[in-house]
Amino acid sequence: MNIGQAASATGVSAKMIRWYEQQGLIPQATRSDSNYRHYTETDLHRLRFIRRARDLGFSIKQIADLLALWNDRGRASADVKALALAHAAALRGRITELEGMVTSIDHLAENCHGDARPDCPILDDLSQRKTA
Amino acid sequence: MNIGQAASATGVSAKMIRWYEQQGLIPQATRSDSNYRHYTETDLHRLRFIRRARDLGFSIKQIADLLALWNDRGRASADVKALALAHAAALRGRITELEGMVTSIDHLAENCHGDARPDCPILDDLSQRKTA
DNA sequence: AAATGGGTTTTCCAATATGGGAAGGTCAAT
DNA sequence: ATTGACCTTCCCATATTGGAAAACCCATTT
Repeated sequence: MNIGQAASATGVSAKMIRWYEQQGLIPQATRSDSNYRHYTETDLHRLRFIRRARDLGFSIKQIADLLALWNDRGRASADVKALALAHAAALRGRITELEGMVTSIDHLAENCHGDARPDCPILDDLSQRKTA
Repeated sequence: MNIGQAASATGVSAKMIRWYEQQGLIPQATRSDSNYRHYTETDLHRLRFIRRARDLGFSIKQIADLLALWNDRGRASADVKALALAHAAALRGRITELEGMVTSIDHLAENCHGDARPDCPILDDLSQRKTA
């Protein structure tokens, strides 16, 4: 199976497949006589794993770790769980940050009449506010 | 005032000041005979504006728009408000995405006993789950 | 066999914003 | 004059994805 077929079978673009290979996330694909990459069901399985982990927001580095654990028959589930929970915590931190931004912006927008007049508290605030 | 002083006075690193200049966010700084960039209070004001907008998660492009509105004495506050609210909406969308990820991860982790045994629903799920 | 169209190959460039570091010029103080 | 702190430009790196160009391969159709 060529890269294009592997791409549509897994939902990972051909571009990304090459990129993951270059990053060492997947082994170097075997090549045909004409240098085309060739994929097996095992490869597809791995690609789907990567895709799902990406959907959950794991970074390339984290996915590499997860893949290593996945392939380690003797791994401790605690290791996987710790990785997953650490990631969830990081996501929560990011959410809190974004929520703070939204709150600030909403507050500013509330006080902006939003009509044709040029007076605008949003810009006034950005230009001289002391606290974030 | 040199770039280092401008940096500490505004909280924008010298590196970023040069970057913003290159991106056209701030005008090209006047230079001394020895080619050092030179900043005035007006420049600092603009840099602080940029810094605060960045704290609120606005992109370079959005900040460029905000700066244009800031400098347009006849702008309509509705334009500013629309830009701010669109950004807040985008942030909310991102938050929702991240929350979905956290929920999924937490759910997976809950079912992982997290001890020394290798059995782990997290990896099992990543390797064959159908829905995100 | 030759041509044609579509898939693949590699490589380079783009975007997000920020930091690190090298190599070399400048300034102020000793 | 030397030293140390600061400035300059340029390249690299982060993480991820897309785009484009130029060349090559394959299968199908003249």
